Amino acid sequence: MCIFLVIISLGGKMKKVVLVDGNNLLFRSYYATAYTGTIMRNSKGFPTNALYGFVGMINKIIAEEKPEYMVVAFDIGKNFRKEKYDFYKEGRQSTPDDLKVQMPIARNILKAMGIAYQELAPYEADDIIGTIASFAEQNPEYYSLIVSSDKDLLQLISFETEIKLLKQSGFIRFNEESFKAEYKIAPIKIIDLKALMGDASDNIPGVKGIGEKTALKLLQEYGSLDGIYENIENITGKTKEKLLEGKENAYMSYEIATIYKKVPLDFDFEDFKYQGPVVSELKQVYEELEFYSMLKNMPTANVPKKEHNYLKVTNITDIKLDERVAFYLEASDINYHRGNILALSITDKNNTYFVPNDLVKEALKLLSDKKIYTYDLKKSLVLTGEKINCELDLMVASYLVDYPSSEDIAPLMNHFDENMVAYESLKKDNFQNLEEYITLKSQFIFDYADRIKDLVKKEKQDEILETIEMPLIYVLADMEINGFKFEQNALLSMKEEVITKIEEITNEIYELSGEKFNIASPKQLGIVLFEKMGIGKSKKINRGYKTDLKTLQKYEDRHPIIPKVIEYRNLAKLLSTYLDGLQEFVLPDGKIHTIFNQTLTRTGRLSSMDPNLQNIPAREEYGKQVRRAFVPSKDLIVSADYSQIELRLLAHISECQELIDAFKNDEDIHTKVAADIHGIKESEVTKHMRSMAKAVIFGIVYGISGFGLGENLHISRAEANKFIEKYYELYPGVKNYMTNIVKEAYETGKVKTMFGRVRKIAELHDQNYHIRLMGERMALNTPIQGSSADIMKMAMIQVHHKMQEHNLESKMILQVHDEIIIDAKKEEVEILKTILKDAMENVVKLSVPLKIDVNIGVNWYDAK
DNA sequence: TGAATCACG
DNA sequence: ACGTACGTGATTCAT
Repeated sequence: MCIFLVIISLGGKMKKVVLVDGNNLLFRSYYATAYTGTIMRNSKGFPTNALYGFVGMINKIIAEEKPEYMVVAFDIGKNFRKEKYDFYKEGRQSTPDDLKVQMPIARNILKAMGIAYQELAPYEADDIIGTIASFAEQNPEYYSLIVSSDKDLLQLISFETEIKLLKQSGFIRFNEESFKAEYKIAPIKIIDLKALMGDASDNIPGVKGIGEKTALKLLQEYGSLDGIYENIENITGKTKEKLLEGKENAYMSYEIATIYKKVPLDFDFEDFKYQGPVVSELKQVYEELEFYSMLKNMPTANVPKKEHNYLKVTNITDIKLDERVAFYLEASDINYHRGNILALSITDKNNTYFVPNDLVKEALKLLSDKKIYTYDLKKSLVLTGEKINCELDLMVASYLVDYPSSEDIAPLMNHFDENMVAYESLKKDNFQNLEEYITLKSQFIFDYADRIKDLVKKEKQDEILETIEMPLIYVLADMEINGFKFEQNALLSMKEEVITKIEEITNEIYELSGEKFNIASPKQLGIVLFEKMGIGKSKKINRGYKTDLKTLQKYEDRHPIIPKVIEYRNLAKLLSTYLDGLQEFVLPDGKIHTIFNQTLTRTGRLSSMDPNLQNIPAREEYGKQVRRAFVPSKDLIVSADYSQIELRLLAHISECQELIDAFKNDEDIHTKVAADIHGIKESEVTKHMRSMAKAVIFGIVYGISGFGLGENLHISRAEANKFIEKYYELYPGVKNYMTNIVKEAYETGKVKTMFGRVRKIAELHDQNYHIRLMGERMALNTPIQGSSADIMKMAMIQVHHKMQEHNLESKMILQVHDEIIIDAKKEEVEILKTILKDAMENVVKLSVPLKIDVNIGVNWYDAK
């Protein structure tokens, strides 16, 4: 506390020097976007993605820190650590050429921005930062703030040196005090820590067999690396052996990990004064790079406007259209169920037309016999209620080739340097520039439709586009239009009960803890439980203690307050998200109309929002009651869900004969696996054994580790590992599949579903090992989750089609990944059952049967 | 605006 | 030795 006050009081007098790790920013920016597979380039094909992010971050630093002095450090030329120890940073991917060429430009940008930079071979940026920070420490006028995501720099923290450690999003700011609070050692001991535990990313060996936990423990006890070896006789067992064996490596690692603070730089702090940009120079650089959004934010920058004319339609006869047309419909709200049509714009090879609201319907009729292109067809179908026969929706096409495909077309346009502002800012201006805005959109669609279509073909996504995604748009539009009737009164008594219970529990918690606080605040809750009440030691995270369900359950028996907190959470969630939350989405027709996002997930699944109807409580009996409010607008709710579709796909894709046979014989797969694992008869399998087996099977599909499974099942890692190994032994096909798909993913950088849907996995090429491992898990899960999503989509199209053929009044209203829900006329239930079974079970022929269960009820709850 | 938490398949 | 299950969306608190 004392230290903190001193810094604040000195802060006014001292001059802040912001030290930025330039290489770190460039790498981060490059890999932040490179994973999409398409690197941002200017029209000459020069890569600009790293620079774009770099400039953004520099601007952000300036805005947040308002530095008086600032200097950016870079690596350049040879590296003295590498010279001395050739294993240093070995195994790292070499810098991609697309990044290398951007590096010198970063220097030009800084120059134009009026920011100093430093580089000197054979030193790394770290050493330069360390040298300058140590100079600042010796000079009472200055203190330093280091900006980087590299944890190595933490060793530089001191009374006069802070660090802003960049995270994936946001940052953590450490000073000496907060660092010690977090790590329980002095910052300088980061070096000793590395000497012991090594660093995989830099290929620093450390002491073999010593990890972070042990290293921290040793340092907390003996203070330093030297301290440890001076006291080596007091250390026992394996740790001692490892330390003795690794002593040489430890001291060598210590040397490598130490940031060198005596780089022979020739500078004066006044050289680092932030000058502010030389506008003309910076403009020139930005123009070269085609950073139009940056230009726009500059005081005197001129945005080159695209040549663009349009005709304002006052009479429908003004419109004369060629065979190929693009249109775009703009609504007054992102949620088009709540909004209304603002205007329509149409482009053909001759003209662009702005069609005001009152002529939209008539104008759309003119399109009926044309080849139509648009962006977000579903939105237009819902808003107009018209049947628009569309050739290509650029939104789903972009999705399939990994181009921007958000609800706003602007990001896609900006991907092609169209300099389009986001819908939100148009709305903020009360749609003042609507005409200009919407006509640019239809013109863009017209200009780029072929280009995107060609890419879809080139990437072999055309079949998915034509047979799945395009037809599905019409199905989803219908479902959204139909909506799910919501009977609020059905929840009144439940809501009352929940509110009362929450009040009671709140009071009980206050009594048990002896104080009033906000139970919904994880921060306050953590302090009360783990500091004031001293119930155990929860893991510390960013803002405080971890207080999630899993953590709380660990302490469930320690104090009666814990179950109360768990129940409070449960009820608060129920109330805010469902009992209260859903109410706001009921439209005047008494129905909830969700929006299905068809172009968001990386596996091909749908998602549902505003509200999300794919996460209505189902697992717990009490919460599940919410489903009673979801009622038919006709007579009955019919629900058809695939039985274990992902596991069936695992069996099929992995060609694992044992699993295939089990499904063919319609066995209970979890029981079968439990019996196999324990080597007993299925009749001897207990409930517990079955649920363990179930967890193992699901875990396998996700690429779980022994550790993860152990945590989940509350068993030891060793036991969990035994389960997993046994599983692989019993079903070698599965193991084989996992190995092969990961290998293939590494070779091609992508995986495919059974139907050819592609997912690029850039994570596999990340320098960070953990991210690569995550990529491997994605690689093995995506063909399963994605193929299941494809099958469901194809089934939906067939069901929809057959329902129309039979002229049914019943309507499909919801999809929850493996479940289709229908608002049904009672006379149509039998034919519906036939249609659902026919379509869903036979939509594709696999080596295992697909099976559905159909349930019927007077509300969603009863349809189970 | 992001982190933490928790609802679903 | 690393860190530790895939895919989503909504709400709340805190910055």
